[in-house]
Amino acid sequence: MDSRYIPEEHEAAIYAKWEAVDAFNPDAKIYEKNRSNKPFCIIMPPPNANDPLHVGHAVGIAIEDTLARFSRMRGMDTLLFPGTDHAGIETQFVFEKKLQKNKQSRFNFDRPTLYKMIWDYVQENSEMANSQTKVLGASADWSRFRFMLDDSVVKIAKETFRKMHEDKLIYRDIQLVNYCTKCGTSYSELEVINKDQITKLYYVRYRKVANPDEFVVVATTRPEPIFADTHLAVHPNDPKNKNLVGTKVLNPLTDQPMPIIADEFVDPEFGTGVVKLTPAHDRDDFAVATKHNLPIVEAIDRSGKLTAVAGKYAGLSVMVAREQIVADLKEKGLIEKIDESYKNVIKTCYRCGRIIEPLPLTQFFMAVNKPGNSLTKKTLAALDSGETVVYGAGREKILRHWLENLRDWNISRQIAWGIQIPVWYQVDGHESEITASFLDDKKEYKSGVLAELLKSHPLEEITAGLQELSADLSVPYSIGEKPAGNDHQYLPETDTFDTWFSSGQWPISTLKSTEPTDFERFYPTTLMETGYDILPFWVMRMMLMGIYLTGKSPFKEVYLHGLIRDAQGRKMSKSKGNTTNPLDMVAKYGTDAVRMALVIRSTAGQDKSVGDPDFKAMRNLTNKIWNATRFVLLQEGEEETGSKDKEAQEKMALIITEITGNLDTRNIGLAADSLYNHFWHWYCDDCIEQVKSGQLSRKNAQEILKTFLKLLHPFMPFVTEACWNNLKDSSDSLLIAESWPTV
RNA sequence: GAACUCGUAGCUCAGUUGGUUAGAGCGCCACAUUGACAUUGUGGAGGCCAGAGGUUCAAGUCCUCUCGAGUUCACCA
Repeated sequence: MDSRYIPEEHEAAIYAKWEAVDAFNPDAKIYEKNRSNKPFCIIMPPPNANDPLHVGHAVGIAIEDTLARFSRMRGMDTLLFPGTDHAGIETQFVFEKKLQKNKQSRFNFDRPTLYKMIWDYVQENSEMANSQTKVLGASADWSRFRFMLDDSVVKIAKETFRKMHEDKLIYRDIQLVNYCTKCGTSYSELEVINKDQITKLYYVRYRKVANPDEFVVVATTRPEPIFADTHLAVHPNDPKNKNLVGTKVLNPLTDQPMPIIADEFVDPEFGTGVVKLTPAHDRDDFAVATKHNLPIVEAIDRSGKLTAVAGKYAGLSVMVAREQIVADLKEKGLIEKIDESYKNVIKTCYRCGRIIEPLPLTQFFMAVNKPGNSLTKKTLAALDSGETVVYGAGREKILRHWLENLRDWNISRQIAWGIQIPVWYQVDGHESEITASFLDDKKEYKSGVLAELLKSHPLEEITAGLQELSADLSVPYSIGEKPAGNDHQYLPETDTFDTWFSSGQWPISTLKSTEPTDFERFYPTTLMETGYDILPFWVMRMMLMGIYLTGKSPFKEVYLHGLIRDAQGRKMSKSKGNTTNPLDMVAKYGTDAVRMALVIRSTAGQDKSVGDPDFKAMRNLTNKIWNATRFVLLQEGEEETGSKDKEAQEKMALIITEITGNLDTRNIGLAADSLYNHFWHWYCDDCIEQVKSGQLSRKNAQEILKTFLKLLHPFMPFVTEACWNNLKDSSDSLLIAESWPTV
């Protein structure tokens, strides 16, 4: 043995050796002797197929693999299930940037072509995440690997949609959705970030019809859609304003009469106690309009510009229009005052940071709190009963808070890269209720109402080049494959599922699409390990959908790891330039050191700082393990008993109990810390010295070392396997398949 | 505005159901070492565990309050 442990001389070869004996497969031959027939399954969070792994993935993999190896050694049928995600919006966004460089955009391509292009692009890098996962030592069963857009997975997602639709848990409706005009898609409430801002509050005068010299004053932050407003509202019991109810004012831009109605949603204390109603662009107003059956006039379109109803302002972007409209109102003397420092909250896009525009769109929604079949209530019940327990520094309460306040989930996205919603709209008889955009056979972009488009283009041409389709709520549709065997004509839905709709089914769509018995054997899975930042996005959705589909929560435990911060405790970010690339650290210090550095003294749900000294310290530990092994091997022929043997064995028994207990209770960071201390400061500092002085027998020292290698193996799989290779009794013995020490 | 988390050695953090002199890494000081390992060893300095009250035989650990830091949600015209 060399006097130093050199990771790159061992790691790849050891991983290959494990793969050669199928060691990551729960049914591998090497486990035949040591099996409890108890399942242990972790579905690994699928990284984006075309992105390199970052340090967050590395912690996750370290924790997942540690628990998997621990369970495997205890004789459980252990399945660590790998996969990758298509990451719809993120991936399409990156791809569109690439198109931009070539002066192209997604509007230059019909959907199948665009989809194919992104597919190919994703394939270019798709092996990277997998090979990096292997470098990090994950004992994942690659024979079961699944990609989110594999046919088998897509099929299950579509079937879930059909089933939920049948159960009325998915419905089509027109609602105000969060729309990002830059990204060109709607989002769920989770993708929206509220930001404080200082803005102007305009006090606008509306002339009374009865007496045009008198005004009703309305405070608003958004004067630009005024021309589309048809009503004002006051609180029915507001003594100051209730006598206005039933009277009319003139729209300051269009001079059309506007009735004043009463509704309790109005806060008499705010502004003047009178509000204008803009149903198409404000959630409260939309609700009031629905209740009072008021017209919903769209003033802003999906590109963020004012619509044709804006007259001379049509085509202006919101902010430009606002300035002009305010200027015009001022000129007419219809601005009473402007509060320049009004504090309010603006909704912004989580991805591009632009202001989110609430727009009325007809989309698919998941009812999460349907009376009599409430998915959120069932999920809360699973938490109450302990069917699923959460490790993560109080974050179960955050999950509960989400579940208690969750609104119906908008699952439609206006992007191409994803699973197309399996819906077909009946065209014939509804030509005027459908608008479409497409590339004609000369690759020219056309859009409009279908009835008009059909005058110059056959339906086949539109179908072939279809980009986007929007059907009114009144258009009948069918779900599944394109309907055949009738005389109707159909066009497909062009929206795709929210990425999280398919990843929300991941524990099921993985296990149901591999070995026939996998689902029965491994569902519910044992543990879900992921960062706390995607608790509502992913963990919550997996629980909602898993409970819907199977009646059981998809995992018994949730382990949430914290963010990895830099050595000074700052958040890592590319702009700060303080990111740590885990693969660079592996190249420098070896996989075992990186894994241990990320895990040691970590606590579920708590952020952790890691810097170069930490990796270095753990690299030193790998070397220490290596050299302790070397020492023991150099002691051949020493006496077989020592006065301290019994004491050492007793101490070792305590250590086994302690480490096993820590891992059982998922105190992984603590287990790693104590192992470090026991190994270094007891075994190396004391025991080895006792061997030198003859108080501890060589034989005993070797047994204790072997036990330490077993205990350390889940954390540091490579160096321990390499040392085991030098100490083992039989030639085909692998540490990965050894039994966990018991007392 | 609400919820959650945190405040322990110079720095970054552990301390599992309350239980002997509060730990680790890095840093600092002194010394040692040609034989497992300098990616080392021995010894040392450095902590009224944010503050105040309370429960208890016993509190870094449980409860209340105060102060400070961070995160998330909500804040409507």
